[in-house]
Amino acid sequence: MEKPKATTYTITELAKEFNVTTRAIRFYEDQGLLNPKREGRKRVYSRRDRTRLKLILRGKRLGMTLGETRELFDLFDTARGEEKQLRHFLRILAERRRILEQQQRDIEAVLAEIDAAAAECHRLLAEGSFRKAPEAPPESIAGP
Amino acid sequence: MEKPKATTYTITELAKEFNVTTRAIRFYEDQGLLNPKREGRKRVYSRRDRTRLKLILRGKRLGMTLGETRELFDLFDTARGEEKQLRHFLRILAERRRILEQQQRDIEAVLAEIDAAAAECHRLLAEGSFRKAPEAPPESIAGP
DNA sequence: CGGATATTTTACGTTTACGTAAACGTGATG
DNA sequence: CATCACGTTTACGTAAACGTAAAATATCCG
Repeated sequence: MEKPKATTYTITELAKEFNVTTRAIRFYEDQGLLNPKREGRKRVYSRRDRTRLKLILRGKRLGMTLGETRELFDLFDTARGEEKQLRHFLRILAERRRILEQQQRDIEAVLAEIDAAAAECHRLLAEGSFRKAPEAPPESIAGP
Repeated sequence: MEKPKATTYTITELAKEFNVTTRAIRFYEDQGLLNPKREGRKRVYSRRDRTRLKLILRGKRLGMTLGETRELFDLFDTARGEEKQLRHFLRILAERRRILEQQQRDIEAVLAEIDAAAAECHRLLAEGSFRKAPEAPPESIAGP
């Protein structure tokens, strides 16, 4: 029998690929977010582990705590079984969706402000005279 | 002469409006993000302060640190003057924009996964049989 | 006027998410 | 065989963002 070709990764491989430290990866394991197999003492990461790491980091970029990410992982693993669990999972998913949609709105708002500020910068640069103060729109950061 | 009707806020008013603690608001001041005037010892917040608070909280929802927000505030306040400052400001703005766009992509990805998970939940619930395991798509969280 | 209520300063405590050694295997390699 | 290069556990340290409690005003209200 041939061993089924299982794609695995070492900790440093993952660390390099995702540009995090091995310390961080071990920490995620400590927090119950990953659990790689072992070959002797060495950690061996599966494709699933890799995917989870990707999700952890994506969550982080969105300001999620490791605890929140873990909750989602756990629910994902255990939710199918009882109806109650499924409904609970759905509630959590809906809540997360609400947060994400709020973030979308926040991003739109910040992008608009960035654009305005950048435009003003370019105007000042083009103009060459570094003296004139911009009239501040009511809701601007540069208010009264 | 009439006093110009200056809209001001107490700390608790702001705290209630934005659903944060007064402690948090004072902390933001400590970190140089706000500086309300004083009437005696009491803090008096202007509309500008209120706007800044709003921006602080928006930044927080997007995972920005107070330090990052402060940097933007400071640049916004001081950038117009020298060309070098303006260009530096533009760099920071571009960088922030990059992060925001990455976040937009992240959000899209997570929303898609949430939708998939929710759909699966609904399918299981509709089906009524709480036993069948879902076949996991390659990049799913529920991989091998 | 005295108690309730709000505000202030000061200061120590807490959680999250790692960083930073130290001290120890272990397999490959010149 | 000694020395890397990589991996492991254990443990203490740290920055961020407040929480929480204490003690001191200040203000309002019946």
